[in-house]
Amino acid sequence: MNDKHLKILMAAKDVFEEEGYHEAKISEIAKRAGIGKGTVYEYFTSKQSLFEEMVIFLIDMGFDTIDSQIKEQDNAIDKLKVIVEIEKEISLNHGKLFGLILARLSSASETLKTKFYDTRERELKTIEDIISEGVQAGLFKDINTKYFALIFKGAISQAHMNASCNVAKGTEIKEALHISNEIFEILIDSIKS
Amino acid sequence: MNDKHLKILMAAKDVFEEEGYHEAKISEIAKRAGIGKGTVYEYFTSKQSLFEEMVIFLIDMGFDTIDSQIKEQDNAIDKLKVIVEIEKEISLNHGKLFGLILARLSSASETLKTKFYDTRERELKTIEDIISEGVQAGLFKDINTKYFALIFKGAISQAHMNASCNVAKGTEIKEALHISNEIFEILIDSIKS
Amino acid sequence: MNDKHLKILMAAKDVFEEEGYHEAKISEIAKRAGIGKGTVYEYFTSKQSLFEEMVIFLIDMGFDTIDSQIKEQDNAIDKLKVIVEIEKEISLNHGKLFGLILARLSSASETLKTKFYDTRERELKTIEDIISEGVQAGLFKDINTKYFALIFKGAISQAHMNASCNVAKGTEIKEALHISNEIFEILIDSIKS
Amino acid sequence: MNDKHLKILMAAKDVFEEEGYHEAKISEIAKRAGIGKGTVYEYFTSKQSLFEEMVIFLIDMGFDTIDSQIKEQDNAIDKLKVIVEIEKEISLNHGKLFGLILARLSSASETLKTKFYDTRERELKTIEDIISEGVQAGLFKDINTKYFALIFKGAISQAHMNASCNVAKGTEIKEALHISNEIFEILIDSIKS
DNA sequence: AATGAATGAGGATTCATTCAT
DNA sequence: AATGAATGAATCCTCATTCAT
Repeated sequence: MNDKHLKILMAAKDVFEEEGYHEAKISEIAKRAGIGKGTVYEYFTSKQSLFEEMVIFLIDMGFDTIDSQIKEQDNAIDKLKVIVEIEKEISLNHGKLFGLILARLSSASETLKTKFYDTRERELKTIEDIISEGVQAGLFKDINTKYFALIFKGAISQAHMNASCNVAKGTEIKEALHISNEIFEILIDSIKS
Repeated sequence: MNDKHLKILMAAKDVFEEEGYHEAKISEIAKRAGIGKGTVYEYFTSKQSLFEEMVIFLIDMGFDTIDSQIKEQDNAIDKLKVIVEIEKEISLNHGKLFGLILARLSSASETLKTKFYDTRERELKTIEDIISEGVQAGLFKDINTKYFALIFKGAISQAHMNASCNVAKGTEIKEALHISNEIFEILIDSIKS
Repeated sequence: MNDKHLKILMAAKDVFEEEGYHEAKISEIAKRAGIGKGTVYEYFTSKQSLFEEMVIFLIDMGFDTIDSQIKEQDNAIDKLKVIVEIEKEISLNHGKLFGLILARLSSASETLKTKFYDTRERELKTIEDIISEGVQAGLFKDINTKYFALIFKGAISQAHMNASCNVAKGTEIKEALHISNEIFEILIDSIKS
Repeated sequence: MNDKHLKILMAAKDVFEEEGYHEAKISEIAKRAGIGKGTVYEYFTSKQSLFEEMVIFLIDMGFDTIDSQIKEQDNAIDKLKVIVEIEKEISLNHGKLFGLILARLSSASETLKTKFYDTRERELKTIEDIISEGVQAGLFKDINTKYFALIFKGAISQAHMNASCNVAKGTEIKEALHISNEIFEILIDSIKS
């Protein structure tokens, strides 16, 4: 993956996110990447494949970020907090992109579909592992980690979606994000031993 | 709203859902509605407005369904169960449409955006009210109803998204839905007085 | 085949003939047919299919012309003369189109290929039948009609190609066409009984 | 004309023949010639000029072949037979290329047009000279050599086109080529003294 | 009111050609 | 001399929308 390949992916992410799939023009992506229209096709076979490679790139980049930031924390609660913060950033800033991917999944390649579904599982598994770690460390009660991971992820996502809707409505964002923190506290408290 | 108007809306819902926004052709919508292509424009000014009116129609229809089914139940737990079931149906069968709406929201009219955001709030409020009702009835502990409503909705949504991803992956759906029920039990148990 | 369908076919013939396949623009064909670009696609599914239908149309039209003009003659020699005249017109005015069809045959549909090959056979058969008629009428010697038809067609085609090359070279065309007549005389004389 | 120049011409011939003019890609020609795409432009100024030089090369090569093979025969009939065999090979294996050249002639340079028309004349002249030689040697009757050359060439071309159409149709090729031989016999018999 | 034939704006894609290395 | 990465002109085709009937 050389420099130009990466430039196109980043430009594609911006344009797809701002415009949507059909509204995103290859010429605009090229312009933002600082290259000629034809050059995009030297690196990607089609608009569809550019979209899919971009999604995969973002997913992988997302995991790298999560993995590296989690490693920097040494207890389960702080690790979960890291995940919450990353999810918050994604939800607030890239909610539209998420909807776009969801909407286009049915016309995507099997590779992307699988990647997307596996990603959800892997995210849940990461949370579950952290919780198990907390249980083993005596930090948390001996709960069903799988179910709690699911509840945790759902509640946090919901809180962030709430926040991002409020942002869109122009409501005070601070309060919305405050709720996200409250929810986190409540959930953690409910499993603390 | 006469008969033909409704027919077009229903056909539009099917086609947008199956195909996505740009892939949905006005001619196909007209064909499914059993009318001529030009007639669509007698009832809707443009594709965009047809899409928006369809979304609003679905939202309103959804609330009517929820409201009427809730009224048939007489205790909070059964009412919450009704909501879970309806959400389950939407998540499993109309996940793509949800993504589509989410992805197109930024280019939608302020009316639709507001409607969409208000809808989320109203859904949460409905849940919150049921929980308050349960608290008042002595069924539930005296919890923060707003926060619990959010956790409840998030956890249930997550469980259903899990199920719908499993459906897509071809995994056994029964188990996935079983999880949805388990989550429901856990959440209710955690607030039962 | 309504009026607009025909107009497009005629315009397509002119433009393909003048420009070649790739150099012929759909927009130019539409303009010459006096319609909008999009309208072409209401009548033909693609440029390729327009080309093929045009070829088939020309072939069928050619046969109708030959058949009707032959019927007007009552002896074999005059009938052959009619064929020579029609071939002359085609060769001089539509030689490029013939080359174009030949060159594009390998990427054409099986339907067109078959049509093209059958057409050659049918042309030879028509000539052969006229010769047979002449033999039966005692006008011609009892020759191998199949072989003579082939020699006749080849010689005449060659004479006309000669003429059309001379036209292109700017040489006096009269002399070239004179040769066509001479060849006709020689061939007929060689089989007269 | 060095080695690389020749390699490109040969590769161009193959690709133009297989694909047609526009479908032939410079990159494919370069690949087949075993060189880089840019190198083609060191030897030829454009695709069009490569095409034209290729045609001229083929024509000249064709004449060299005919001339040298004719010289190996010492009587008129064998010499004509040589021409028939070469034409047969060209017609069966390179008919598409001939159509391609014909179709593109109108957009070709004057040089190529002239070359092409002169070639036809020269071919006829070669045949005429052989027939004259046969007449002088007492082998043939004292016929109009010019006209007979034209009939001869036309009849043989037609027979081969017949054969090549039959090949395309999947019909037995042996019989088709048999006809070519029969025609040759008939023509020669008709002028033998 | 209902229709669908006609339209043309708009964009993905291709590939001959250039030119820095 | 040889290369191939980069370019953008050029065009087929789609489909939302219009409007005469």
